[in-house]
Amino acid sequence: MSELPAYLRIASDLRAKIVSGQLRAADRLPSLARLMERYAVSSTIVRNALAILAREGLIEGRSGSGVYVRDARRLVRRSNGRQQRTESGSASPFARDAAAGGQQGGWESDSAEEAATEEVAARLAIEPGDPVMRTRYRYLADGHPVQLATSWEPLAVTRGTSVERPEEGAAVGVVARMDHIGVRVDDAEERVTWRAADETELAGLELPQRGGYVLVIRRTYFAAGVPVETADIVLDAGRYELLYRIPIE
Amino acid sequence: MSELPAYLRIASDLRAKIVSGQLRAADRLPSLARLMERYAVSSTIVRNALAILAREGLIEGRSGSGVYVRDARRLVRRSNGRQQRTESGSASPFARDAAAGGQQGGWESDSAEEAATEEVAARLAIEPGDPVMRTRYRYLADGHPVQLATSWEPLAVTRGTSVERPEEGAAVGVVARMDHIGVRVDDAEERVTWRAADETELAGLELPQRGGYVLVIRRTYFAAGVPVETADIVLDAGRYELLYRIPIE
DNA sequence: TAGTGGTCTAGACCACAAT
DNA sequence: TTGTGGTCTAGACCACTAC
Repeated sequence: MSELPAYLRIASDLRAKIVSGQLRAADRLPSLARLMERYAVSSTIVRNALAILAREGLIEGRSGSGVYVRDARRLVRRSNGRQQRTESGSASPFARDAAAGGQQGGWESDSAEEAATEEVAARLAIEPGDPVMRTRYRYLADGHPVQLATSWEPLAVTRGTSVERPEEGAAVGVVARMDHIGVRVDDAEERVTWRAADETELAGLELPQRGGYVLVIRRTYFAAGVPVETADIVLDAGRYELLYRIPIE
Repeated sequence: MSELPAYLRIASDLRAKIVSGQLRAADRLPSLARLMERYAVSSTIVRNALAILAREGLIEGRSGSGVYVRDARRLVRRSNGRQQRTESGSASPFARDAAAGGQQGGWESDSAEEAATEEVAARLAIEPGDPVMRTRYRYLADGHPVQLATSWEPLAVTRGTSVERPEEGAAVGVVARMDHIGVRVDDAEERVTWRAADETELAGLELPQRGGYVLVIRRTYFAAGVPVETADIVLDAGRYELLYRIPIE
C-alpha cells in the first residue's frame, strides 16, 4: 500500500527504528554499502534518506567512521508561573530545570546598551530608537550549550538601579530581579514557533553543521500591563520539551 | 567565511528570500534550469536544496508547472487558562482561535470506548486496560484541516453522564463540559514537542506528501489533582504559533 | 510538443578514521 | 591501505502542465 518513494521509505524505516528504541543512542547504523544492498537502491538514494534524518537531529555521520544515532535525551524547559516568585533567591528557572534533569547548569552572558529596533520596540511598547539593555545568554547543561537567549529591557525601567546589568542578577531570574527594584512582574506571554536554525545557532548549540531545527520562544514579562522585559529563547527542537502548567480560571 | 556546501548555501539563500518576504506566497521560483545556471551547479544540487525547503513547508513543487512559495500564514493557538471558564458556553477554544484569525472554524470527530494503553493509563493515573472514551478530532479553518487531536477520558468519570460522548459537547471545550457534571477542572499541563509527521498526519493535515514537521502538544486536564482528560494535539509546525499567557505567582 | 518537477542511477573526487 | 561518509556531476526516465 505504501507508495512512498524509496528515499522516504528508507528514512521512515530508519526513523521508526530509532524512535522505537530498536536502534539506541551511539549505535552505529549499517554502512552506506550495506544499506544500498539491503534496500536495493543506489548510493544517492541512501544518502538522501540519511540527510533527512541528520537534519532532524536523529543521526550524525562521522566521515571515515560511520553513521551513529544521536543522543536524543529529552531536556525539559518548565514554565510555571505560580512557582517563579516563591523560588526566587534560590535559582534561575534554567538552573532549576537543569537540576531537575540531574545536570550541572551554567551560563555565559554579555550585555550592552543598544537602541531598540522596530520589532523590539513593538514588543516592549516603546519607541524605536529608545535605549534598551541587550543581553545575550548561552546556557550550558553538563558543559554543553543547550539554550541560546537574547533579552531586551527598556532602560527607562532599570537605568541607574542595582539591576541595570541583567547578567549580575541572572542567577535569580527576571521576576526576582525586578522585585528588587520594586517592579512587580505579574504576567508573562510566550509565543512558541519552529524554524530552521541559522548558522550562528548551529554553532552556538553544537548542532550538526549540515543543519538542524530550533524552537523559538518569544517571551515578554509584564508588570501591571507594561512590558518590562522581552526575550528570544532558542532551543534545539529535537532535544527539548516545553512544559506549561496552566491554572484554569 | 561561509564554507557551506552548495546545496545548503542555495537552500539558505532561497529560505532567506522567502522569510524576508522578497518572495511571497504563491510566487513561482525560477525553474530548475535557471537555478542551475544562476548557482552554476548540477540539477541534483538544486533539487537537494529544494527538497530541504519543501520538507520545511516553505515551498511546494507542482510537476509540470513550477515550484511555488507556500502560504505561510501564521495560525495562533491560544492557551489562556484564565479565560477558559468565563468564555464557556459560547465557543470552544479552537473556535475562538479561528474567529480571532478571521476564519470559519469547524471540526469532525468520532468517539469509541477503548481500553487504556499503558501510556494513556500513565497519563490519566488509571490502570492499563481501564475503560476510556477515545475521541479523534479534525479541526478545520476555512475548510482546510489545521489541527488533529486525539483525546482520552476515563469512563470512571463520565460514564452515564450527559457528557459521556465528548463530540456532542465539543462546541464548548473540556472545561465547560466537565462543569456540567460537577467536575471542576482547575489545572492543565501541556508538553510541547516537535517531530516529523507520520503518513496519517501528512494526509490529515494536507501537508506535502514529501514530508513535513509537526508540533505535538500532550495536554492533560486536572480536577483537584486528578486527571480527567488527556489529549495529543498535532499541528503543522510551519503554520502554527503557540501562545501561552502565564500569570506570575 | 516543449518544458516542468520527482525519482533514481552510476559513478567521481575528497577528507577522514581505523588498521 | 582500505573503508567510510560528504559533496557533486551528468545524465535517464517518468508524469504532469501549459500551450
